[in-house]
Amino acid sequence: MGRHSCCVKQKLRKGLWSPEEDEKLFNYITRFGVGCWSSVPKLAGLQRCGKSCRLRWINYLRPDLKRGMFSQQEEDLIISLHEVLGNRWAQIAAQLPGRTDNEIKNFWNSCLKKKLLKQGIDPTTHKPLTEANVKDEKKIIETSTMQTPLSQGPSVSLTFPSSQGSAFLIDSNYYDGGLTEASREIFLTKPALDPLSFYDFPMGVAQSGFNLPVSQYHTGLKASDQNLLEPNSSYGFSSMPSLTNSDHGNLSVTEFSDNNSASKISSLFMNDQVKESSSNSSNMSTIYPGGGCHMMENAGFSWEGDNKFDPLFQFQVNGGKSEDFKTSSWEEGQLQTHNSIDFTSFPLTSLSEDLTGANFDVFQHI
DNA sequence: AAAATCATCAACCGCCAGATG
DNA sequence: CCATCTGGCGGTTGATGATTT
Repeated sequence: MGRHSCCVKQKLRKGLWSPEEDEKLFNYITRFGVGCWSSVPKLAGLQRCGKSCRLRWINYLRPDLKRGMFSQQEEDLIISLHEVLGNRWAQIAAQLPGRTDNEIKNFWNSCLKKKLLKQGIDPTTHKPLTEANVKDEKKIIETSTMQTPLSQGPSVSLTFPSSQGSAFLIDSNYYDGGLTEASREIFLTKPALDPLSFYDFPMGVAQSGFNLPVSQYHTGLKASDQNLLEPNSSYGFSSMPSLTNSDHGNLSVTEFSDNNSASKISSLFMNDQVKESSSNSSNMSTIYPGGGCHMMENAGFSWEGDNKFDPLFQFQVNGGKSEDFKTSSWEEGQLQTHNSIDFTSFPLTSLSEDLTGANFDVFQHI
């Protein structure tokens, strides 16, 4: 099988996404939600295939993504889950709030695998390496550049406190590679993609609305930089509490900047409910160093300031550089929602209040 | 300082399964 | 049923920046 037909028919762009493309896709999805990916490029004015758009959204643009280094808990969880699930990255990602399968897969291949090998644990079987294996793996370990060997602990054992399995209790015993049979069963019988199963809807929202924690996230940063982006950091991720469909008119602020083609994007969703209920989040209209932006009615971009602190800002909108939206999809009458977003169609993975809650800190420092 | 090597990760590729006509 | 389309997934690649030689 060759490339998807959608990619063959037209000459479509490949490679890294430009900030402009990100802007288009982000604006489109935040306005109309995810429907048919194959039609997204056309409607959003992109020269990409639907698959590419989907991937970009899921792995990068999605507002609920958490960025930055994996915490020790996450790391332990991944190892434990991998023992049970193997390379089912999507299922593993479903247990880690704000993390994508791609991200976890990369983390595993570039880091965790080596750590386990260094511990003498076969990353495939999660059992101690046999003599023969040790011989084979020794070379890998020797060539590994991991500076700090994984300590004997802590690692995790998992328990499932509720029938929904909506949370994990993580004990910090050393990693023995073991899960209970019951735990195993739950993982193995859990649907591969259950994006909402770990999401706790507030009362009354589950039916008609949708909570959308929103992250401010950055890329193009190396691990050392990403300390700045840890949830509790002053520059860390931010999340927004409830956003209901009925309030989507009061959306949104987004920022895109480019760092050698690796875009940085911050996004912010807001509604009256948020303004009233979250004092921590009530003064969030400006969140970027060097470039002020303000809340807009009916979504879209708004920029102020000269971005002098970030020369990489390239999504200058000039009071709304979204001409594409005006001339393409909006007017075609193919779309029903203009002021509302179908957040229910956001391919959110699991979201945990525990982890995202800390993200509110950012707003206190702005 | 330059070249070589390594690590990271965004994005693509190919396959599969389910939906649809 | 069969063919086609589409979304989703895991494996892999290639670009880039960092580090080492």
